[in-house]
Amino acid sequence: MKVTIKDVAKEAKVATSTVSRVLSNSEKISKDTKERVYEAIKKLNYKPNAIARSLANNKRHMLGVVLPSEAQDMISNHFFIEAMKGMSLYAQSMNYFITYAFSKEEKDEILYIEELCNSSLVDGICLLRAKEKDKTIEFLKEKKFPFVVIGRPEETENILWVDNDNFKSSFELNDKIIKRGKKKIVFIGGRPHWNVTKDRLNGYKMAHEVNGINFSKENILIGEDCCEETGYKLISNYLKKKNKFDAVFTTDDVLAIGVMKKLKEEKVEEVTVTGFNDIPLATYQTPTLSSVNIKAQELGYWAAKLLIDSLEGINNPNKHFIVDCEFIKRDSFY
Amino acid sequence: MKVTIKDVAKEAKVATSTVSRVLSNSEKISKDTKERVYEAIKKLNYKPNAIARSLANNKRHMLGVVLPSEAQDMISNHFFIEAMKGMSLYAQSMNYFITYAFSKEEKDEILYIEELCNSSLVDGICLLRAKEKDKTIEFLKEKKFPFVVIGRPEETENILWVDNDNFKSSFELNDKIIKRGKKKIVFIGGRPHWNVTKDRLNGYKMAHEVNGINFSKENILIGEDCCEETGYKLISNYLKKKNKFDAVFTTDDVLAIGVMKKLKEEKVEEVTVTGFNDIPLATYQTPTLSSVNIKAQELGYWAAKLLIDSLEGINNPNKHFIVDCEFIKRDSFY
DNA sequence: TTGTAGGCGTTATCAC
DNA sequence: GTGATAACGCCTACAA
Repeated sequence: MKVTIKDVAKEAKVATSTVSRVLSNSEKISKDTKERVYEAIKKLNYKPNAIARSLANNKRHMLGVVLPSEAQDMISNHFFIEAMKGMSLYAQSMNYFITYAFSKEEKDEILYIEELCNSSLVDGICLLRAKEKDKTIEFLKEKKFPFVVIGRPEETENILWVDNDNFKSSFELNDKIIKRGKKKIVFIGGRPHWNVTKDRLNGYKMAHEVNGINFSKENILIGEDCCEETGYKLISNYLKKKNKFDAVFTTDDVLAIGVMKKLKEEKVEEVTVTGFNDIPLATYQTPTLSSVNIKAQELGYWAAKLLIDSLEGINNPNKHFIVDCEFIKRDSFY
Repeated sequence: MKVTIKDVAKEAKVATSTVSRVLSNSEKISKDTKERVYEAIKKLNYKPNAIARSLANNKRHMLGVVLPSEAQDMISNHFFIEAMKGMSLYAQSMNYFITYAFSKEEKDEILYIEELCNSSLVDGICLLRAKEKDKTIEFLKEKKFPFVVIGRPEETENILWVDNDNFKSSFELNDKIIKRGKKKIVFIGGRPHWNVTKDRLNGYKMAHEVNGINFSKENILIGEDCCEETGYKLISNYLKKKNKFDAVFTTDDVLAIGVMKKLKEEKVEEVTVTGFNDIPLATYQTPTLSSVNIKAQELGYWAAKLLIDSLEGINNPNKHFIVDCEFIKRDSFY
């Protein structure tokens, strides 16, 4: 038989409300009864029922995450699991739980989120990436359901989000490459419409400006996606032009890997190549690939923090948080 | 204001119990009222409250997973996310949710599971790997809390589990290697005390027996773990003996990668190398690494199925399920 | 400081 | 078939 608050009350010879107050650490309670109640709790091994509690106080203490299953590649796997770990870390510290689900298609995603909100199973939702014209954001906004986004959304007004400073990290890395004496950096990116790509391109440009170096549009190559083949093709085309270059800055490790493959094939040596995301694969390249670690775990941690804190009425000065990246220098940084 | 079952009842001019019956698709209900109720539901846009439902019928419709955060390497990341995806797949189809958490240490893990059970937030728990003398299994067993294990546990009596048939897949692969004409296969494994390793070793031995080939203990190398360095070292030592061999069967892709690294360094060519797990890295090796895909997603799917079905009283003939592996032949299969 | 009682939104058990 | 009504386990006015 389950032991309930009533049993505890009986055992401690108090009312259920008293037990409840002890549990919630209410002020108005005498030391004496407090002790008696605690004793009873211990003796009966009483554990509060989270469900009943939720129903009574209209708080779930639970967050929902929806993982897009569309891109189940190395990078997203790595990113997702790290972000989820970060979220779990903060959630646990605040006694929150997290429920997750993979969506098969985008349509599923909204359906699932709808269900999550409607069934009132969760207090808030965490979106694992912002797309342009994100329908889920629209939906949650309109519904006034609490949520946080990992990745800066198009409209940031009044919504919680966390992200890296992609402009800054790109700027700093390009600056570093230039300061190392490289004269010509090729920019290779994917997904032209994503904020990430734009921001990193701007960082590239700014680093050139600040260092008083010209760059030509010829050196800026942007493909449609971030797969290995895209990197391979982009650099292949570039090589045909026989332009000189001594560094390749890519916006993604997988692009970088494609680039390195081609460079190796063509025996182009001692060219600095850098990527983003610092996927496990990076250390397995020859030369080992230098990359910018975007700190996925911290992104997750802060996403959960922003959301939970706002649910709990804890005042965070900001509606967003920027997680610093870390450049991991490896052998490909000539 | 939230719309509840009462509002629907009022709107449809029936009792709440009737609405409830309609919702749960009860038999005894006239078409007429059913329609009226559905209309009211639609009109008011009523969504049942999952929490209240849980409280009333003592069912959570929620599973819990605990991820060990100890080993956050490529393999586990890949395995975990795939398994979680599989679980999510079946859970969604049965209208179950899944809550997860990472444990920092083993101690945490039990604490977290305890909390999960006690707070009666979940109906069952899914353990993502079986260790020897697993304390969490002991705990759950004693508590009679429903759970399923991915990975055959030590004591299988009366507990739900899913796993690959490691003996069989090892046997089949070794048989394949032998049939291909290889005369001497080196066995390289890690974690000597794990069932997986033992089973795969037995498969290796059996394949030799069946094909009437002798194998010497000299060719069976087992290290303490499954890291790249271990594979590298084991094969290095073996090479010193100048024994002839034409294939290396490893119990783990990462071991295999270590082996291939050494073989490349020593310019040992055309030796068949195989691994297990089929991690993303496998396709990035040169030559691309042949590997046994253990179907992590299916493992997760069946784990969820076994657990949920048993919770729902759906009769599965078996208390366990074996997921077939798939050998992925790549260039390293000379 | 503590107790009483009503409510959270359902489902389940009775009657009818 | 359908309707009252009592759980489910906890919280929280309000009263004492």
